[in-house]
Amino acid sequence: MKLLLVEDEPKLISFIKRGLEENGFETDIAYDGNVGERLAKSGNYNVIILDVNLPYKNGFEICSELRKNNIHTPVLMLTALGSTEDKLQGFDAGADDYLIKPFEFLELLARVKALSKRNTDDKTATNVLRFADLVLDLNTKTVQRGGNSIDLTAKEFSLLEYFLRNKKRVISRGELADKVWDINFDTGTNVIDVYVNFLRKKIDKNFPNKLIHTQVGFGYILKEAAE
Amino acid sequence: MKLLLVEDEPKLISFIKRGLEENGFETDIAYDGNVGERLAKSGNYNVIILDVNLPYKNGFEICSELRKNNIHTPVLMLTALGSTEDKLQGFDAGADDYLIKPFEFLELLARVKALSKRNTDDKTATNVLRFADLVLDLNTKTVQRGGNSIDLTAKEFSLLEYFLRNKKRVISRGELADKVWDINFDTGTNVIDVYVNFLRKKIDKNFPNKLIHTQVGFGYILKEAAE
DNA sequence: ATTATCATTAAAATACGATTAAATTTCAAG
DNA sequence: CTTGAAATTTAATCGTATTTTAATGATAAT
Repeated sequence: MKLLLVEDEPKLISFIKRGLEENGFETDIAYDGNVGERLAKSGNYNVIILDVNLPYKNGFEICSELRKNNIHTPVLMLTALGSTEDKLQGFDAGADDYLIKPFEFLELLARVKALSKRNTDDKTATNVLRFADLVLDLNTKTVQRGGNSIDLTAKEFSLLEYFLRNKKRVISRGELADKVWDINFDTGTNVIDVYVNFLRKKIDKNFPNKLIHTQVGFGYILKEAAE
Repeated sequence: MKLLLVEDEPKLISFIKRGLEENGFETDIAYDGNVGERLAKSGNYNVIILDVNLPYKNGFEICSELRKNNIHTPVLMLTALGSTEDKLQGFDAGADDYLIKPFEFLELLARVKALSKRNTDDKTATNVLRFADLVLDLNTKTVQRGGNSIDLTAKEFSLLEYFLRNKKRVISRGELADKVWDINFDTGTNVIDVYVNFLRKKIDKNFPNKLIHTQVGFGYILKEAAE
């Protein structure tokens, strides 16, 4: 876990750096806006802590510049400017959080952790997809509806997974063929229809409110009620 | 973009809900901890705003419970408790941000936007064409006029879609044949006339101001009033 | 008034989707 | 390596909704 701290007050730097490193964050320092921006653009950090008042280039400018360059590293703005307008300016520049000096170190730490959490477990992604009373667990490859566990085959499972990742949107047979079956030319097959039928038997048949609906001429949609 | 607001103070609710909806966030409300947790577990929200003091179950508990269930929806904690320990407790429970009451609405909005920024997949994003009080949703393949939903067949839908994409312009039968029916030679058909008639029955018949007008000798046009 | 253009309706043709059964493939156990 | 069960795919049938055709009535243009 690597952080970048862009700050020019030596006392604050050592205070923050020590605290963060005690908590397992490797911390690089930039003492001015130019160096800060250059380092930030490397894209090697999990979180960037950005002071607003900096030599050469202020925190707002740096942050906008990063977003413009498609660097989406979470940014925590740090400043003595506490008015709502100042905060809004920070968020407008693309910051993810905004903390007013003076602050307690533990709050800074908590906010940094919250920010770093995202782009780590974002990648490992959510392991559980839900819709209504339907639960699909990607880790255990199990599915439940309303507490009852349901046995699905591999294809049925990926089909349902695709439905859950695209809920409330009509999905064409062509899209399913492509994304779930890897068929990208038109074979005259009806596997999809057959599998939707399999899924319905297992997921909808014994429940009053159906989840898989067909939109004649377009495809299928996962949603709660019929229009 | 869909939000869940779990809060029990009616005045605060209406204040927040109105503000958020003015900014394009569809907002569901839960008035107590139990309902809030159940809704939150559906996984259907982009951001959850969670008050701490709630009937039945407090915000900290709800948040921990969500994380335990692998629901990683960003949570913004909202409370009058402003001590650092309280904030830490919130972050420990898995919150992503923590805002102290009273707050300025614009700051809440900025923080909600920052949180929602993450998990926006463009596929589920609303994708609608509008004209007058007519709404055509390309994701759900549904159509509404003045709040009443209207059932269209696939051909009717594509025809209306073409009208909406070319509103206020006269469209010839030849163009419709080509673009909506893929007929590019002259079969002596009158399908187009028949389908315009179908559409009119469904979208214009029960409404005083007609939208589909015929330009004799040229074709059809989608516009508000007759010349 | 006459003709071309458009609206409307009903009937015919077709396409679409649900369902079932049978054929094929996959894969693990013997 | 064989065998057999489970999973996947193909194929065929059936009912229904959709699409198209075709014929007649209405409206607008010349």
